[in-house]
Parts: sequence; structure tokens; C-alpha cells
Amino acid sequence: MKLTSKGRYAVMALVDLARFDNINPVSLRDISLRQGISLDYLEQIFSKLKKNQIVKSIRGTQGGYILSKKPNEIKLTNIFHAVDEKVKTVQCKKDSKKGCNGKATKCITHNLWDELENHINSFFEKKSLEDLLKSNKEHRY
Amino acid sequence: MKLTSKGRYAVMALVDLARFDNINPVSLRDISLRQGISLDYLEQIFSKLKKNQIVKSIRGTQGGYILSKKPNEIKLTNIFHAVDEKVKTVQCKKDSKKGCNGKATKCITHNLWDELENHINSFFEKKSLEDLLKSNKEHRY
DNA sequence: TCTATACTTGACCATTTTAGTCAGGTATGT
DNA sequence: ACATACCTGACTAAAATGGTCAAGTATAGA
Ligand code: FES
Ligand code: FES
Repeated sequence: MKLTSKGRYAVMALVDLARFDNINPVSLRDISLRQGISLDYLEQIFSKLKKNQIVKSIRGTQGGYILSKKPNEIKLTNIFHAVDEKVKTVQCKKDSKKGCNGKATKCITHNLWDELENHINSFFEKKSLEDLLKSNKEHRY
Repeated sequence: MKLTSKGRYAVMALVDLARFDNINPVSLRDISLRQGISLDYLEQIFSKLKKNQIVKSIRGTQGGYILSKKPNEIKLTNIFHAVDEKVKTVQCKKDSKKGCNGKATKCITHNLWDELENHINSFFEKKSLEDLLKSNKEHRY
């Protein structure tokens, strides 16, 4: 499994976006400044988020990005999937009968990784952007 | 967080070891052949497992490795820790007040990663080598 | 219409990590 | 003595990471 800056930044940027979204589109420049993320890198990330219909873009002056769904409809799973941050703990192809070692049977730890995958995914499927916003209002940033 | 071949192989090898352990020390060559893992790589891994008192070594002919604890006392946490496969999802230093971006406050996603870390760790802390052995006897490999 | 803003696309790259290999040891049971 | 098997450290090709850079295109507002 992977959890790299790309996934981290994606979530961070979207939380930031969601907080200002209701008024105007939010520019990447603003997010970049507020969150301390490279603008060029953000552009790569948002290009993927857009392809996956998580945000919409508005070009031109005063343009920026807006969420294309309500915060409670955007799960972390969706975000990670969009930026290719796959929660894949098994090594083998799931549908195949073959194991990760190329042998005819699944390896002796296959079930373990499969369980782990489910365990992690259940976390990401439950959490929505809205949950993050809420737990954020409690503190002040 | 990381989950790479090193951690995977460590668990795989230890399950294999645990199954033959009660009779004789198990040589890495055997594990290598049974599980299809490079012998040289296994040696690196077992060097770490030994340093962390998870296995003991017996040198010479008919030598090999044995578990240094009972299978139910070896949790996955211990194994991962031994091979430096850290479940670290937050980016910042936990004890510090500073955020991952170098700012004075924690970043807006800090709590999320912290929750995730606990979620994953609870899985690893519950699972022991014995659990893996059991779920393995049900199937035949 | 001009211009500043901000999205869009694609190529490029230095650094780090990964997943090993290789070469040489040392200890020990038979 | 000798085969087995642990032990150690150096080395490395290939991939992933975390960006940067350059050259656009679309649009709002003056
Ligand atoms: S992980 Fe599926 S066979 Fe090894
Ligand atoms: S992860 Fe802790 S401050 Fe960002």
C-alpha cells in the first residue's frame, strides 16, 4: 500500500477548498499559499481530481475550483482513487487463482493482506470530507 | 506508511518457520525454496529479526533459525517494527507542536492521519503469528 | 480590446527507496 | 577436514517520489 504526499496533499487541499467553496471558486494559488504546497504540484493533483469528477474548474480571472459534489458525498476512497493512491496490500491479482509467487496456489499470507486491505478500506469508505470539516471546526487553524 | 516486500517476506518466512520449528531449526535455504524468496535477501531480513529477539540462530550443519518466543507472543507489530516497516501516516513529529509544513500549528489533516495510524496499528497489534498459523491450517498449501 | 489571472498539458529531472545481488567471511556438527 | 548454514557489508539497476519548468488556453474586468 502507499500513502504518499500526493494523497496527503489531495486531502489537505480539498479540505481547504471545501471551507471557502461556498462563497467563490478557490484558486490553487490560494491553497498553495495557505497550505504550503507547491503550486505546480497542486496543478497535477487537481487535474486528476477533475478527471474523476471530484472538482470542477472555472477558468479566467476570479476563477478557481469548486467541489462538484456535496462534502458528505466525497469519501476518502474517492479522493485516493482519483490520485492513484491505491490501498492494495495483496501482491497478487485478486481474481486470479495464482499466488504472488507465481505458484498455483495463493501464498500463505494472502488472507492476512486481504483482511488488512478490508480493514483499511473500511476506514476510508466511512470518512467523508464533511467529517473532516467538522472535526476541524472544533480546533482553530 | 509503507508495506513493501521486506515486511511481506518477513511475515511469510516467519509463518513458514513457525510451522516446522517444533522439530528442528529451519534453514533459510529451505524457506527460500518453499516460499520462493531470494536467499540473500532472506539473510538481510533475518539479521534484523534476530537483533529484535524474534528469532534465534543456530550455526553449523543442521543449523537454522528458531522462534525465540511462542507464536502467540509474536505480534505483527513486532515483526514490522523489526524490519523497519513503520506504520507512520502522520508526516510531522508527533511530540512536537509544529506541523508537517513547518508552521506553528498542526496541519488540517493531522487528526485524520493520526486516527488512521491507530486504526491500522490496532490491526497489527491484535494479530499474532499463532492466528496466522490457525487460519492457515484450514486451507492446505 | 488589452491584460492579468488562473486553469491546462506535457516534458523533464534530482533524489530516494526498493529489491535485490555479490563477495567474502565465521561457526559447527559429523 | 569439509560441508552446511549463519553472518556482514558493499554494491547496484530499476522504479517511485516529489517535485520543477515551459508553453500554452480561456475568461473576467478595466
Ligand atoms: S498476496 Fe495473494 S498470493 Fe501472495
Ligand atoms: S501530519 Fe501532523 S501536522 Fe501535518
